[in-house]
Amino acid sequence: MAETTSSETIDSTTSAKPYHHGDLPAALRAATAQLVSEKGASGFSLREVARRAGVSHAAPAHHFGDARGLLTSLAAEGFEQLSDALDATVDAGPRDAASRLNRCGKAYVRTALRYPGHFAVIFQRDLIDQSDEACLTASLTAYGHLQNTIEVVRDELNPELDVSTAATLCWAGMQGLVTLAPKLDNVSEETNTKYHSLDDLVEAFTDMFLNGVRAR
Amino acid sequence: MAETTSSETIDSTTSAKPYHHGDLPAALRAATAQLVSEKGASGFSLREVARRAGVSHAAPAHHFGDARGLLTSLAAEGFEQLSDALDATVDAGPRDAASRLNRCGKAYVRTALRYPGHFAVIFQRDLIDQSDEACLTASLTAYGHLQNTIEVVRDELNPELDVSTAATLCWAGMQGLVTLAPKLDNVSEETNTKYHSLDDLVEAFTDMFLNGVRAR
DNA sequence: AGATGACACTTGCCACTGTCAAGACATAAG
DNA sequence: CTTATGTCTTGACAGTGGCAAGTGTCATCT
Repeated sequence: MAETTSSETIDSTTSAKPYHHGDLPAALRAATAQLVSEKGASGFSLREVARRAGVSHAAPAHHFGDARGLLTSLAAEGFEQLSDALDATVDAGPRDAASRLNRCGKAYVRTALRYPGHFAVIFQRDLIDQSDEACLTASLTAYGHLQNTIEVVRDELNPELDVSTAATLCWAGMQGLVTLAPKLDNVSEETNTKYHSLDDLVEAFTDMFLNGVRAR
Repeated sequence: MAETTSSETIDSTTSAKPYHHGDLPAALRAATAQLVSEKGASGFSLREVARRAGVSHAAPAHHFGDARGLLTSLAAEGFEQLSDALDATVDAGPRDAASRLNRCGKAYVRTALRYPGHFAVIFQRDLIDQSDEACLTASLTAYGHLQNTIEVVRDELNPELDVSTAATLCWAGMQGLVTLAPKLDNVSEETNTKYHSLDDLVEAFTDMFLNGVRAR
């Protein structure tokens, strides 16, 4: 459900190709993602984005209203990418709860690392419009995929499991790891403790999680 | 170790009271924390902070160099507040692992909610200077307190436990919950699922964590 | 006491930013 | 060809961060 990337705008059936630029909204999102991944959300600038897309400084406003509108659209795209990645894990290996959850976790951090510009923005309440329909539904869809996996965990390991709580904890764990990851590199150097790869930490988390929720 | 708040600057022995303003750096941090908690990190403005502190727009630069310097100092203060809060949990109740970890978690989210301006900044790599000594050591001190608690968990529940990994997972879980919290309110409304208080989620997390790391 | 110097701030400036209003321009419809 | 609509440009404005230079204030030395 995330086919708004710039590479797919040639499709002649669905995309009624706009007037001047091929697909300026997508190009602006791409430029924004690039810029934010380079300089962080604070280094973002509407004019710089316009410059990179080769349009005038006020062009973005026509499609997104203001800076918040553009970043909100980027966040929605981020949730869609996450959604797609989580969805793809379902049939990508063994169906048992442990394997599925593990694939979900890996998919989460991998998506976050692959789209740093998007993930630098999705949970920043002050940057995006919370009431935006597209962003909200995209996030709920992604959450739904995670919830489905947790339901498998419930069915297999503990019928008493509160799925919504468990799913929230799981999401929090993944997002927390992604948030802490850059800091960890720093700390590892400083304390000479062994470096933990993000994938290893995800594995440790899902193992702990599965043991933790298992009926005893 | 976090006595740099504006209320404690009357101490005549330690603080060699500066010339004009009582303690401008602290006042600027306070104004920044206030402003960021109101409008988010993106609404922060060096000039607005200066205005609120009643000084000229270039005054902050003299103490903090640039905007990043001020935010870095705020982050350091945030880590110190977290550090103090975690440290205070040690003797605040039963010494068993479960109680201690639970208190740690509660202290984490409570500190985050109490100092939203600080916590909106501490893990934003693009906003703060990663190489800053004060900020780095403050974060390591806070991490140390958490690690101590995890060592108790190890001693009590599982001698094989990898403390540094477990501590990281725990920190990630707490920070993830804090990050997701505002979003959860939103989602709860939308999906009509029951609302989870942050404290309940912390409790659920620590329970799961303890079960998950327990030797079997 | 007066001079010297270090520190704490202010003032003024520049390039840059987001947003708004108005205009230009290309395409589609009649 | 005319009209209309949606896309983008141009120009302007207030606000921003950072720099350079100036002003004021206090501490110390002779």
